[in-house]
Amino acid sequence: MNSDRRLRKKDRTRGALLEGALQLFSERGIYEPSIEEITARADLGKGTFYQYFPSREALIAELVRQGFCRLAEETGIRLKGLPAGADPLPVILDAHEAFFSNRPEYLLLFHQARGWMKMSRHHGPALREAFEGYVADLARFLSGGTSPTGGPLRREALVVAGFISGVLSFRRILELENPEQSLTEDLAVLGKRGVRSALSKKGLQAKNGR
Amino acid sequence: MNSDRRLRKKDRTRGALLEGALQLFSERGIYEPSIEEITARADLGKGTFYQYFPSREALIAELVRQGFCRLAEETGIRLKGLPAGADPLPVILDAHEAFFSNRPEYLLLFHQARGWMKMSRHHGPALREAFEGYVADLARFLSGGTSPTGGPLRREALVVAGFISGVLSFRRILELENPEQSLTEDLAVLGKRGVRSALSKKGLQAKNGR
DNA sequence: GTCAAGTTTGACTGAATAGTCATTTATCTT
DNA sequence: AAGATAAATGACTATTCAGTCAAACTTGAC
Repeated sequence: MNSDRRLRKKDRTRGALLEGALQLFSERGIYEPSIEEITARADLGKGTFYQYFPSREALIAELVRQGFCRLAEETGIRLKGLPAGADPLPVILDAHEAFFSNRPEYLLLFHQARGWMKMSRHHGPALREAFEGYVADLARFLSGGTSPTGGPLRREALVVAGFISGVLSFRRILELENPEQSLTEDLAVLGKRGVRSALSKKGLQAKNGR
Repeated sequence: MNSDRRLRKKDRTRGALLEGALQLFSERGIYEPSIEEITARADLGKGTFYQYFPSREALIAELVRQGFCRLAEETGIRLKGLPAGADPLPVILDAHEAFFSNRPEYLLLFHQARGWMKMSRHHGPALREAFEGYVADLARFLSGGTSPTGGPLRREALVVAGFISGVLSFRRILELENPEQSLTEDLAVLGKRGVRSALSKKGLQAKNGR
Protein backbone atom coordinates (compact mmCIF):
# COMPACT_ATOMS: atom_id res chain seq x y z
CA MET A 1 0.00 0.00 0.00
CA ASN A 2 3.06 2.19 0.18
CA SER A 3 2.95 2.97 -3.50
CA ASP A 4 3.87 6.54 -2.63
CA ARG A 5 7.41 5.42 -3.21
CA ARG A 6 6.63 4.72 -6.81
CA LEU A 7 4.91 8.05 -7.22
CA ARG A 8 7.85 9.88 -5.76
CA LYS A 9 10.18 8.00 -8.06
CA LYS A 10 8.06 8.91 -11.03
CA ASP A 11 8.10 12.51 -9.97
CA ARG A 12 11.85 12.42 -9.66
CA THR A 13 12.23 10.91 -13.11
CA ARG A 14 9.92 13.47 -14.61
CA GLY A 15 11.75 16.20 -12.76
CA ALA A 16 15.08 14.96 -14.05
CA LEU A 17 13.79 15.04 -17.59
CA LEU A 18 12.50 18.57 -17.18
CA GLU A 19 15.65 19.78 -15.51
CA GLY A 20 17.97 18.18 -18.04
CA ALA A 21 15.94 19.49 -20.92
CA LEU A 22 15.90 23.00 -19.51
CA GLN A 23 19.66 22.96 -19.18
CA LEU A 24 20.12 21.57 -22.68
CA PHE A 25 17.66 24.00 -24.21
CA SER A 26 19.43 26.92 -22.63
CA GLU A 27 22.66 25.84 -24.28
CA ARG A 28 21.50 24.78 -27.71
CA GLY A 29 17.92 25.99 -28.06
CA ILE A 30 14.72 24.02 -28.19
CA TYR A 31 15.12 22.81 -31.76
CA GLU A 32 18.55 21.22 -31.88
CA PRO A 33 18.81 18.74 -29.04
CA SER A 34 17.49 15.30 -29.88
CA ILE A 35 15.15 13.45 -27.58
CA GLU A 36 17.93 10.98 -26.88
CA GLU A 37 20.24 13.77 -25.76
CA ILE A 38 17.59 14.94 -23.37
CA THR A 39 17.18 11.54 -21.78
CA ALA A 40 20.94 11.05 -21.70
CA ARG A 41 21.30 14.30 -19.79
CA ALA A 42 18.88 12.92 -17.23
CA ASP A 43 20.77 9.62 -17.23
CA LEU A 44 17.80 7.75 -18.64
CA GLY A 45 17.11 5.61 -21.66
CA LYS A 46 15.51 7.10 -24.70
CA GLY A 47 12.28 5.19 -24.40
CA THR A 48 11.61 6.69 -20.99
CA PHE A 49 10.96 10.07 -22.53
CA TYR A 50 7.80 8.87 -24.19
CA GLN A 51 6.44 7.53 -20.93
CA TYR A 52 6.29 11.07 -19.66
CA PHE A 53 5.73 13.30 -22.67
CA PRO A 54 4.05 12.54 -25.96
CA SER A 55 6.24 14.93 -27.90
CA ARG A 56 8.94 17.53 -27.71
CA GLU A 57 6.34 20.24 -27.74
CA ALA A 58 4.56 18.87 -24.70
CA LEU A 59 7.83 19.00 -22.81
CA ILE A 60 8.46 22.56 -23.93
CA ALA A 61 4.96 23.63 -22.96
CA GLU A 62 5.41 22.15 -19.50
CA LEU A 63 8.77 23.87 -19.05
CA VAL A 64 7.29 27.19 -20.08
CA ARG A 65 4.30 26.76 -17.82
CA GLN A 66 6.54 25.89 -14.90
CA GLY A 67 8.83 28.81 -15.66
CA PHE A 68 6.01 31.32 -15.73
CA CYS A 69 4.70 29.90 -12.48
CA ARG A 70 8.03 30.44 -10.79
CA LEU A 71 8.30 33.92 -12.23
CA ALA A 72 4.82 34.87 -11.09
CA GLU A 73 5.46 33.44 -7.66
CA GLU A 74 8.65 35.42 -7.12
CA THR A 75 7.01 38.56 -8.45
CA GLY A 76 4.06 38.04 -6.15
CA ILE A 77 6.31 37.72 -3.14
CA ARG A 78 8.05 41.00 -3.89
CA LEU A 79 4.72 42.73 -4.34
CA LYS A 80 3.55 41.69 -0.88
CA GLY A 81 5.71 44.34 0.71
CA LEU A 82 4.30 47.10 -1.43
CA PRO A 83 2.32 49.87 0.27
CA ALA A 84 -1.23 50.00 -1.01
CA GLY A 85 -1.74 52.56 -3.72
CA ALA A 86 1.90 52.49 -4.86
CA ASP A 87 2.61 51.67 -8.48
CA PRO A 88 3.56 48.01 -8.75
CA LEU A 89 5.31 48.41 -12.10
CA PRO A 90 8.85 49.08 -10.88
CA VAL A 91 8.63 46.13 -8.52
CA ILE A 92 7.43 43.95 -11.36
CA LEU A 93 10.32 45.06 -13.51
CA ASP A 94 12.83 44.44 -10.76
CA ALA A 95 11.37 41.05 -10.09
CA HIS A 96 11.76 40.09 -13.73
CA GLU A 97 15.27 41.37 -13.86
CA ALA A 98 16.20 39.36 -10.80
CA PHE A 99 14.45 36.27 -12.07
CA PHE A 100 16.21 36.22 -15.40
CA SER A 101 19.47 37.07 -13.76
CA ASN A 102 19.20 34.10 -11.42
CA ARG A 103 17.70 31.78 -14.00
CA PRO A 104 19.10 32.84 -17.35
CA GLU A 105 18.17 29.45 -18.76
CA TYR A 106 14.62 30.67 -19.15
CA LEU A 107 15.52 33.53 -21.44
CA LEU A 108 16.13 31.50 -24.57
CA LEU A 109 13.36 29.06 -23.72
CA PHE A 110 10.70 31.73 -23.42
CA HIS A 111 11.97 33.49 -26.49
CA GLN A 112 11.98 30.43 -28.70
CA ALA A 113 8.70 29.18 -27.35
CA ARG A 114 7.18 32.49 -28.37
CA GLY A 115 8.61 32.03 -31.83
CA TRP A 116 7.26 28.50 -31.95
CA MET A 117 3.78 29.85 -31.28
CA LYS A 118 3.99 32.13 -34.26
CA MET A 119 4.03 29.14 -36.55
CA SER A 120 0.50 28.09 -37.24
CA ARG A 121 0.99 24.43 -38.05
CA HIS A 122 2.27 23.33 -34.68
CA HIS A 123 1.08 23.92 -31.19
CA GLY A 124 -1.72 22.47 -29.29
CA PRO A 125 -3.28 24.81 -26.76
CA ALA A 126 -0.89 24.17 -23.88
CA LEU A 127 1.77 26.63 -24.94
CA ARG A 128 -0.70 29.39 -25.67
CA GLU A 129 -2.35 28.81 -22.30
CA ALA A 130 0.97 29.21 -20.55
CA PHE A 131 1.55 32.58 -22.16
CA GLU A 132 -2.04 33.61 -21.64
CA GLY A 133 -1.73 32.75 -17.96
CA TYR A 134 1.41 34.80 -17.66
CA VAL A 135 -0.20 37.87 -19.15
CA ALA A 136 -3.22 37.39 -16.89
CA ASP A 137 -0.87 37.26 -13.89
CA LEU A 138 0.78 40.45 -15.04
CA ALA A 139 -2.57 42.17 -15.41
CA ARG A 140 -3.48 41.10 -11.91
CA PHE A 141 -0.19 42.41 -10.56
CA LEU A 142 -0.62 45.70 -12.37
CA SER A 143 -4.07 46.12 -10.92
CA GLY A 144 -2.62 45.86 -7.45
CA GLY A 145 -4.34 42.60 -6.61
CA THR A 146 -7.89 43.42 -7.58
CA SER A 147 -9.66 42.42 -10.81
CA PRO A 148 -8.75 38.73 -11.08
CA THR A 149 -8.87 38.42 -14.87
CA GLY A 150 -8.88 40.01 -18.30
CA GLY A 151 -9.93 43.48 -17.34
CA PRO A 152 -8.90 46.61 -19.15
CA LEU A 153 -5.37 45.98 -17.95
CA ARG A 154 -4.86 43.17 -20.38
CA ARG A 155 -3.51 45.49 -22.98
CA GLU A 156 -1.21 47.13 -20.51
CA ALA A 157 -0.01 43.74 -19.38
CA LEU A 158 0.69 42.74 -22.95
CA VAL A 159 2.74 45.85 -23.46
CA VAL A 160 4.68 45.30 -20.25
CA ALA A 161 5.39 41.71 -21.20
CA GLY A 162 6.58 42.81 -24.61
CA PHE A 163 8.73 45.56 -23.21
CA ILE A 164 10.46 43.31 -20.74
CA SER A 165 11.11 40.45 -23.12
CA GLY A 166 12.20 42.69 -25.95
CA VAL A 167 14.57 44.83 -23.97
CA LEU A 168 16.14 41.89 -22.18
CA SER A 169 16.55 40.12 -25.48
CA PHE A 170 18.31 42.98 -27.25
CA ARG A 171 20.41 43.58 -24.19
CA ARG A 172 21.52 39.98 -24.27
CA ILE A 173 22.58 39.84 -27.89
CA LEU A 174 24.07 43.34 -28.19
CA GLU A 175 25.74 43.84 -24.86
CA LEU A 176 26.27 47.36 -23.70
CA GLU A 177 29.76 48.33 -22.58
CA ASN A 178 28.80 49.31 -19.06
CA PRO A 179 26.31 46.74 -17.94
CA GLU A 180 24.69 48.66 -15.12
CA GLN A 181 21.16 48.57 -16.40
CA SER A 182 17.73 48.59 -15.01
CA LEU A 183 14.47 48.00 -16.74
CA THR A 184 12.91 50.72 -14.65
CA GLU A 185 15.44 53.25 -15.84
CA ASP A 186 15.11 52.03 -19.38
CA LEU A 187 11.40 52.54 -19.17
CA ALA A 188 11.80 55.97 -17.65
CA VAL A 189 14.10 57.10 -20.44
CA LEU A 190 11.74 55.76 -23.05
CA GLY A 191 8.66 56.90 -21.20
CA LYS A 192 9.75 60.49 -21.03
CA ARG A 193 10.03 60.54 -24.80
CA GLY A 194 6.86 58.55 -25.18
CA VAL A 195 4.68 60.77 -23.07
CA ARG A 196 6.10 63.89 -24.64
CA SER A 197 5.59 62.39 -28.08
CA ALA A 198 2.06 61.28 -27.50
CA LEU A 199 0.98 64.87 -26.99
CA SER A 200 2.31 66.13 -30.29
CA LYS A 201 1.26 62.96 -32.06
CA LYS A 202 -2.08 64.15 -33.36
CA GLY A 203 -0.57 66.86 -35.52
CA LEU A 204 2.01 64.54 -37.01
CA GLN A 205 -0.45 61.79 -37.73
CA ALA A 206 -1.80 63.50 -40.85
CA LYS A 207 1.67 63.91 -42.25
CA ASN A 208 2.97 60.37 -41.70
CA GLY A 209 -0.22 58.43 -41.27
CA ARG A 210 -1.99 55.98 -43.58
CA MET B 1 31.56 40.82 -73.77
CA ASN B 2 27.88 41.01 -72.92
CA SER B 3 28.33 38.92 -69.80
CA ASP B 4 25.98 41.32 -68.07
CA ARG B 5 23.28 38.89 -69.07
CA ARG B 6 24.88 36.24 -66.99
CA LEU B 7 25.24 38.58 -64.06
CA ARG B 8 21.60 39.57 -64.24
CA LYS B 9 20.62 35.95 -64.42
CA LYS B 10 22.72 35.19 -61.40
CA ASP B 11 21.12 38.04 -59.56
CA ARG B 12 17.70 36.76 -60.47
CA THR B 13 18.54 33.28 -59.25
CA ARG B 14 19.90 34.61 -56.01
CA GLY B 15 16.87 36.79 -55.62
CA ALA B 16 14.56 33.85 -56.23
CA LEU B 17 16.34 31.88 -53.54
CA LEU B 18 16.06 34.73 -51.07
CA GLU B 19 12.45 35.41 -51.88
CA GLY B 20 11.41 31.78 -51.71
CA ALA B 21 13.26 31.28 -48.47
CA LEU B 22 11.69 34.35 -46.91
CA GLN B 23 8.25 33.10 -47.81
CA LEU B 24 8.99 29.63 -46.52
CA PHE B 25 10.55 30.91 -43.31
CA SER B 26 7.54 33.05 -42.61
CA GLU B 27 5.32 29.98 -42.82
CA ARG B 28 7.41 27.39 -41.07
CA GLY B 29 10.22 29.22 -39.34
CA ILE B 30 13.91 29.22 -40.10
CA TYR B 31 14.63 25.79 -38.64
CA GLU B 32 12.16 23.45 -40.27
CA PRO B 33 12.39 23.92 -44.01
CA SER B 34 15.05 21.82 -45.66
CA ILE B 35 17.49 23.28 -48.13
CA GLU B 36 15.83 21.28 -50.85
CA GLU B 37 12.44 22.78 -50.04
CA ILE B 38 13.96 26.21 -50.36
CA THR B 39 15.37 25.52 -53.80
CA ALA B 40 12.15 23.83 -54.85
CA ARG B 41 10.21 26.93 -53.87
CA ALA B 42 12.47 28.92 -56.19
CA ASP B 43 12.07 26.23 -58.87
CA LEU B 44 15.71 25.30 -58.71
CA GLY B 45 17.71 22.18 -58.08
CA LYS B 46 19.12 21.51 -54.67
CA GLY B 47 22.74 21.85 -55.69
CA THR B 48 22.15 25.41 -56.81
CA PHE B 49 21.70 26.56 -53.25
CA TYR B 50 25.32 25.90 -52.41
CA GLN B 51 26.47 27.97 -55.39
CA TYR B 52 25.03 30.98 -53.66
CA PHE B 53 25.19 30.38 -49.94
CA PRO B 54 27.60 28.24 -47.95
CA SER B 55 25.02 27.39 -45.31
CA ARG B 56 21.54 28.00 -44.06
CA GLU B 57 22.86 30.57 -41.65
CA ALA B 58 24.47 32.61 -44.39
CA LEU B 59 21.13 32.78 -46.15
CA ILE B 60 19.39 33.83 -42.96
CA ALA B 61 21.97 36.50 -42.24
CA GLU B 62 21.53 37.93 -45.73
CA LEU B 63 17.75 37.96 -45.38
CA VAL B 64 18.00 39.72 -42.05
CA ARG B 65 20.48 42.25 -43.38
CA GLN B 66 18.27 42.96 -46.36
CA GLY B 67 15.19 43.24 -44.16
CA PHE B 68 16.79 45.73 -41.82
CA CYS B 69 17.98 47.74 -44.81
CA ARG B 70 14.46 47.99 -46.15
CA LEU B 71 13.12 48.88 -42.73
CA ALA B 72 15.71 51.59 -42.23
CA GLU B 73 15.07 52.95 -45.70
CA GLU B 74 11.34 53.25 -45.18
CA THR B 75 11.84 54.77 -41.76
CA GLY B 76 14.31 57.24 -43.17
CA ILE B 77 11.86 58.35 -45.84
CA ARG B 78 9.16 59.05 -43.27
CA LEU B 79 11.58 61.02 -41.17
CA LYS B 80 12.43 63.35 -44.05
CA GLY B 81 9.18 65.21 -43.62
CA LEU B 82 9.75 65.83 -39.94
CA PRO B 83 10.18 69.42 -38.77
CA ALA B 84 13.57 69.97 -37.17
CA GLY B 85 13.49 69.71 -33.43
CA ALA B 86 10.45 67.45 -33.34
CA ASP B 87 10.73 64.11 -31.60
CA PRO B 88 11.35 61.41 -34.21
CA LEU B 89 10.19 58.58 -31.95
CA PRO B 90 6.49 58.49 -32.91
CA VAL B 91 7.43 58.52 -36.58
CA ILE B 92 9.88 55.69 -36.01
CA LEU B 93 7.20 53.69 -34.25
CA ASP B 94 4.67 54.32 -37.00
CA ALA B 95 7.19 53.36 -39.63
CA HIS B 96 7.86 50.08 -37.90
CA GLU B 97 4.20 49.36 -37.51
CA ALA B 98 3.59 50.01 -41.19
CA PHE B 99 6.60 47.98 -42.24
CA PHE B 100 5.63 44.88 -40.31
CA SER B 101 2.05 45.29 -41.37
CA ASN B 102 3.01 45.32 -45.04
CA ARG B 103 5.72 42.71 -44.69
CA PRO B 104 4.64 40.40 -41.90
CA GLU B 105 7.03 37.77 -43.21
CA TYR B 106 9.84 39.60 -41.46
CA LEU B 107 8.32 39.26 -38.00
CA LEU B 108 9.11 35.63 -37.46
CA LEU B 109 12.41 35.88 -39.29
CA PHE B 110 13.74 38.67 -37.12
CA HIS B 111 12.43 36.98 -34.00
CA GLN B 112 13.99 33.63 -34.70
CA ALA B 113 17.22 35.16 -35.95
CA ARG B 114 17.50 36.92 -32.62
CA GLY B 115 16.98 33.62 -30.86
CA TRP B 116 19.60 32.01 -33.06
CA MET B 117 22.11 34.62 -31.93
CA LYS B 118 21.56 33.75 -28.31
CA MET B 119 23.08 30.35 -28.90
CA SER B 120 26.79 30.61 -28.58
CA ARG B 121 27.87 27.69 -30.75
CA HIS B 122 26.59 28.97 -34.04
CA HIS B 123 26.82 32.27 -35.77
CA GLY B 124 29.59 33.88 -37.61
CA PRO B 125 29.64 37.65 -37.36
CA ALA B 126 27.22 38.42 -40.20
CA LEU B 127 24.04 38.08 -38.19
CA ARG B 128 25.35 40.13 -35.31
CA GLU B 129 26.48 42.83 -37.71
CA ALA B 130 23.01 43.01 -39.19
CA PHE B 131 21.47 43.62 -35.78
CA GLU B 132 24.24 45.98 -34.77
CA GLY B 133 23.65 47.97 -37.94
CA TYR B 134 19.96 48.17 -37.22
CA VAL B 135 20.50 49.52 -33.74
CA ALA B 136 23.01 52.01 -35.08
CA ASP B 137 20.42 53.17 -37.62
CA LEU B 138 17.88 53.57 -34.85
CA ALA B 139 20.32 55.62 -32.79
CA ARG B 140 20.94 57.85 -35.78
CA PHE B 141 17.23 58.30 -36.32
CA LEU B 142 16.66 59.10 -32.67
CA SER B 143 19.37 61.70 -32.74
CA GLY B 144 17.55 63.48 -35.54
CA GLY B 145 20.21 62.84 -38.14
CA THR B 146 23.30 63.98 -36.28
CA SER B 147 25.81 61.78 -34.46
CA PRO B 148 26.47 59.09 -37.06
CA THR B 149 27.40 56.26 -34.70
CA GLY B 150 27.40 54.72 -31.27
CA GLY B 151 26.79 57.84 -29.28
CA PRO B 152 24.98 57.96 -25.96
CA LEU B 153 21.81 57.11 -27.83
CA ARG B 154 22.86 53.52 -28.33
CA ARG B 155 21.19 52.49 -25.13
CA GLU B 156 18.04 54.33 -26.02
CA ALA B 157 18.07 52.70 -29.44
CA LEU B 158 18.46 49.31 -27.85
CA VAL B 159 15.49 49.96 -25.63
CA VAL B 160 13.39 51.18 -28.54
CA ALA B 161 14.30 48.13 -30.59
CA GLY B 162 13.41 45.88 -27.71
CA PHE B 163 10.14 47.64 -27.03
CA ILE B 164 9.01 47.44 -30.64
CA SER B 165 9.95 43.82 -31.18
CA GLY B 166 8.59 42.66 -27.86
CA VAL B 167 5.26 44.42 -28.08
CA LEU B 168 4.66 43.37 -31.68
CA SER B 169 5.57 39.83 -30.76
CA PHE B 170 3.18 39.56 -27.83
CA ARG B 171 0.51 41.28 -29.84
CA ARG B 172 0.92 38.69 -32.55
CA ILE B 173 0.63 35.63 -30.38
CA LEU B 174 -2.01 36.88 -27.95
CA GLU B 175 -4.32 38.89 -30.13
CA LEU B 176 -6.37 41.55 -28.49
CA GLU B 177 -10.09 41.57 -29.18
CA ASN B 178 -10.22 45.03 -30.68
CA PRO B 179 -7.15 45.28 -32.82
CA GLU B 180 -6.91 49.05 -33.08
CA GLN B 181 -3.48 49.44 -31.65
CA SER B 182 -0.62 51.78 -31.99
CA LEU B 183 2.87 51.46 -30.67
CA THR B 184 2.87 55.15 -29.89
CA GLU B 185 -0.20 54.81 -27.70
CA ASP B 186 1.18 51.67 -26.13
CA LEU B 187 4.31 53.56 -25.28
CA ALA B 188 2.35 56.48 -23.91
CA VAL B 189 0.33 54.26 -21.60
CA LEU B 190 3.43 52.52 -20.41
CA GLY B 191 5.44 55.72 -20.28
CA LYS B 192 3.03 57.49 -18.00
CA ARG B 193 3.43 54.70 -15.49
CA GLY B 194 7.14 54.52 -16.11
CA VAL B 195 7.89 58.17 -15.55
CA ARG B 196 5.69 58.32 -12.53
CA SER B 197 7.29 55.18 -11.15
CA ALA B 198 10.84 56.33 -11.74
CA LEU B 199 10.35 59.19 -9.33
CA SER B 200 9.19 57.05 -6.43
CA LYS B 201 11.68 54.33 -7.31
CA LYS B 202 14.46 55.36 -4.98
CA GLY B 203 12.42 54.81 -1.86
CA LEU B 204 11.25 51.41 -2.95
CA GLN B 205 14.69 50.21 -3.97
CA ALA B 206 15.80 49.47 -0.41
CA LYS B 207 12.71 47.40 0.21
CA ASN B 208 12.78 45.23 -2.91
CA GLY B 209 16.33 45.62 -4.13
CA ARG B 210 19.20 43.26 -4.97
C1' DG C 1 10.29 -16.22 -1.99
C1' DT C 2 7.25 -15.54 -5.57
C1' DC C 3 4.12 -13.39 -8.29
C1' DA C 4 2.06 -9.29 -10.45
C1' DA C 5 2.10 -4.64 -11.68
C1' DG C 6 4.72 -0.83 -12.86
C1' DT C 7 8.92 1.17 -14.93
C1' DT C 8 13.01 1.40 -17.80
C1' DT C 9 15.51 0.18 -21.64
C1' DG C 10 17.97 0.41 -26.11
C1' DA C 11 17.98 -2.05 -30.46
C1' DC C 12 15.41 -1.40 -34.50
C1' DT C 13 12.79 0.74 -38.41
C1' DG C 14 11.74 3.99 -41.61
C1' DA C 15 12.16 8.48 -43.07
C1' DA C 16 14.52 12.76 -43.67
C1' DT C 17 18.36 15.65 -44.87
C1' DA C 18 23.03 18.18 -45.38
C1' DG C 19 26.46 18.57 -48.38
C1' DT C 20 29.19 16.70 -52.60
C1' DC C 21 30.33 16.25 -57.33
C1' DA C 22 30.36 14.31 -61.95
C1' DT C 23 27.32 15.37 -65.56
C1' DT C 24 24.24 18.20 -68.20
C1' DT C 25 22.57 22.46 -69.80
C1' DA C 26 22.86 27.39 -70.96
C1' DT C 27 25.43 31.25 -72.40
C1' DC C 28 29.15 33.73 -74.40
C1' DT C 29 33.07 34.36 -77.76
C1' DT C 30 35.10 34.05 -82.06
C1' DA D 1 28.97 26.64 -85.85
C1' DA D 2 32.28 25.17 -82.67
C1' DG D 3 34.61 25.56 -78.71
C1' DA D 4 35.05 27.53 -74.07
C1' DT D 5 33.29 29.10 -69.84
C1' DA D 6 29.78 29.41 -66.37
C1' DA D 7 25.63 27.75 -64.11
C1' DA D 8 22.33 24.32 -62.77
C1' DT D 9 21.38 19.75 -61.57
C1' DG D 10 19.93 15.69 -58.86
C1' DA D 11 21.64 11.09 -57.71
C1' DC D 12 24.41 9.63 -54.02
C1' DT D 13 26.52 9.06 -49.31
C1' DA D 14 26.71 9.09 -44.76
C1' DT D 15 24.38 10.60 -40.85
C1' DT D 16 20.84 11.69 -37.77
C1' DC D 17 16.71 11.06 -35.43
C1' DA D 18 11.62 10.24 -33.94
C1' DG D 19 8.97 6.93 -32.37
C1' DT D 20 8.06 1.76 -31.26
C1' DC D 21 8.08 -2.33 -28.60
C1' DA D 22 9.45 -6.74 -26.74
C1' DA D 23 12.38 -7.78 -23.22
C1' DA D 24 14.64 -6.74 -18.76
C1' DC D 25 14.42 -4.81 -14.55
C1' DT D 26 12.35 -2.82 -10.14
C1' DT D 27 9.10 -2.49 -6.71
C1' DG D 28 5.44 -3.75 -3.73
C1' DA D 29 2.07 -7.24 -1.98
C1' DC D 30 1.31 -11.44 0.05
